[in-house]
Amino acid sequence: MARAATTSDAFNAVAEPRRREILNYLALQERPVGEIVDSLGMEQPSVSKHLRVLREVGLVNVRRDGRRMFYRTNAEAIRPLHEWTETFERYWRHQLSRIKERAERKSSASDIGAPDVIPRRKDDFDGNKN
Amino acid sequence: MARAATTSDAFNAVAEPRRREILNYLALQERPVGEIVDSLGMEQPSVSKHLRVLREVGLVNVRRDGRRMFYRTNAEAIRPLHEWTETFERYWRHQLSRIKERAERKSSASDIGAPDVIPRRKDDFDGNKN
DNA sequence: TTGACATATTCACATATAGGAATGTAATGT
DNA sequence: ACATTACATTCCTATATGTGAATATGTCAA
Repeated sequence: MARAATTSDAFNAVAEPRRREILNYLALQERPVGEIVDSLGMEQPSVSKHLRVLREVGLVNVRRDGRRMFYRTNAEAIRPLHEWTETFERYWRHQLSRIKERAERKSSASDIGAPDVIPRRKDDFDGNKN
Repeated sequence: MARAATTSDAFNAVAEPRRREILNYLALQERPVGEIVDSLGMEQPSVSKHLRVLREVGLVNVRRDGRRMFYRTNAEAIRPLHEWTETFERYWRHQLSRIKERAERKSSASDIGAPDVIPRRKDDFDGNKN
């Protein structure tokens, strides 16, 4: 199986940085595609494609005025993300104290960092992921 | 170009539903891989691979105890997501009133919904996305 | 060392991009 | 009808998956 479609939900849709930029830009005011293109400096087809994804998951609304399409962020659709992240808020508050505690315990050979730093064997560094 | 790597940042990493499940599960307590496998009902290699992604972006920490690896959610790494979504909070509060307002204006032929529903011409419904 | 247990990695594969280029479609003005 | 403006879609391609199956690695016990 491949990765889930970007249109499967808001989580997948906002994984793309440019789509987040667009959402930021369209949060304040609705804007026609052309302005998004000019302001964010992206190719027009690219913007249209990103907008389509955003629209399919309900992250933006559209309104037509003549030949222009005015897009606007539908903040409501971001709420599920906000709520999911919110459930972790209490944890990072607690963690601040725990981190300090650990720093003082002076790493009792138990903490493991990022995988690149994990010592698997002697010299198996090969610098690529695939 | 293809989609950004799942390991490129927290946004991409949490786009996968199972990884979110894992993060939820590991938020309360650290757990060995075997327990994640049993509790969440996923295959062991799958869990290991998801954990690797989560570790690469700092969403979980690991500690070894004998042959077991204890993983735990690093809530701090979820904070950027929380903060990004938070910037939209003020908008969805405002939108509640705007939605009501629109409902009363009785759709002056301007609102457009999901793409499947967009009336482009008379009868161009074809029911597929690709 | 051998065996068992706990995790991690590799391989193969179907699938879904995101971007660029080119083209299609819709609305307006004349 | 025709040209123009404003967007949307299609085609192509390199790349990055997530899963299952198989295998490797690492750790402890006897």
